[in-house]
Amino acid sequence: MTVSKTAEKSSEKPADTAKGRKDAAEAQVQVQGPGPAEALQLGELSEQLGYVLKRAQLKVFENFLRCMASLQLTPAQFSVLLLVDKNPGRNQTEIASTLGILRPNFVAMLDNLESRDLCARIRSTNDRRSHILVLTDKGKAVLARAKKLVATKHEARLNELLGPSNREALLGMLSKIANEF
Amino acid sequence: MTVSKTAEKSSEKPADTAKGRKDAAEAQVQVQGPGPAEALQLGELSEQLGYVLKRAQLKVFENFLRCMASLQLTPAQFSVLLLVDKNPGRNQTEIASTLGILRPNFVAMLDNLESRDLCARIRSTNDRRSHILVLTDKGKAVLARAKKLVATKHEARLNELLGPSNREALLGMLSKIANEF
DNA sequence: GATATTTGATATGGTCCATAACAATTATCA
DNA sequence: TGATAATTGTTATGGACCATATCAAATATC
Repeated sequence: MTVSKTAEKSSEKPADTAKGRKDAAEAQVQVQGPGPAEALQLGELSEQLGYVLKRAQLKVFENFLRCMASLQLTPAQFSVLLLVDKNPGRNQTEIASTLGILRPNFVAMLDNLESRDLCARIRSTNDRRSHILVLTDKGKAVLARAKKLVATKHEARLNELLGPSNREALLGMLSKIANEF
Repeated sequence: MTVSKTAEKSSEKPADTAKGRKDAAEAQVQVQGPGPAEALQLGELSEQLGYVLKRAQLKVFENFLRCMASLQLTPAQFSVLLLVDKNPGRNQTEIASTLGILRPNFVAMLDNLESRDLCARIRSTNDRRSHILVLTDKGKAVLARAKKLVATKHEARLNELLGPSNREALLGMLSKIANEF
């Protein structure tokens, strides 16, 4: 489905700014079109769930990043902090796998969070191979602020756009797809 | 939010296969947990729209690829074929930008489709800088087969899972997010 | 106690996304 | 008209994310 995340800087295109088709002598090929903007026809594309799903996901992530700009947290990082906080005493493999992150890719991510003093790896005494993950005090504080930002800026915007009951319904359907598809 | 696309090969994890905690002498730290699987607590994560949205999107794309395996079409490629078919006479910039693809990244994509004889670049006579995009006969045939596969295997599965009216509602809400968020 | 498994880690390659820059062509306008 | 600016497709390049193989240390298994 494509759909990049270009941050929508300008206006997505100059849009051909009505310059007339050459002169105006061959009014034959373009019997219909007057010539102004001419947006493309999406056709069946706007009915393709995958296409719309991807576009929506990009918009949501984009908004999430804006809301979290002050804390410098990506969606993935936020999910790690949330999960570590709710599941104390778990190791890297457990946290990573429930988030769908492969262990090798989780290493750099933790290096980042640890370097910012948001979480820490603690060598387990039971199994000295594994690292128990915990949030630092700063990590807990940042998570608390992040939750507030998400609730008041991010999710609130969605309630405003869809209404609370629709938002619930949307979440339910997406969960169903995520779990049973 | 994370959520990789590991194709769900095995079962996401061996899950700790109930081996008993060491011996069974320190039934004190683990007063509650008997010891079997112990799935992690998702907590607020399952209420985060971004998280659920991303997981659902990955599942949908994954299923799309399976349905299209015989045609070897990715979601992005399918969207290009659809858009070129519905909008004859458009150039690369126009097609790419409406799909959210940056022009530089669209080149390799077109090289691929053209090498498979699914579409062709035609030097425009009006503006010799631009390439008009068209589907070849093979491209049209493949697109037709792709549409059938999507309708009968992919989207049908969603109707089965959500019901037609819910599917419509879902699409509407996602469109709203994609366009107005 | 020998062998297999698990954990965190490194190296590596692939894909996708984003920016800068360029040649050819066209538009602008002094 | 002719100099300058803008546009189109393209290449090169770097970053982010994803996936696999492999390793040493530690543990489990038999």
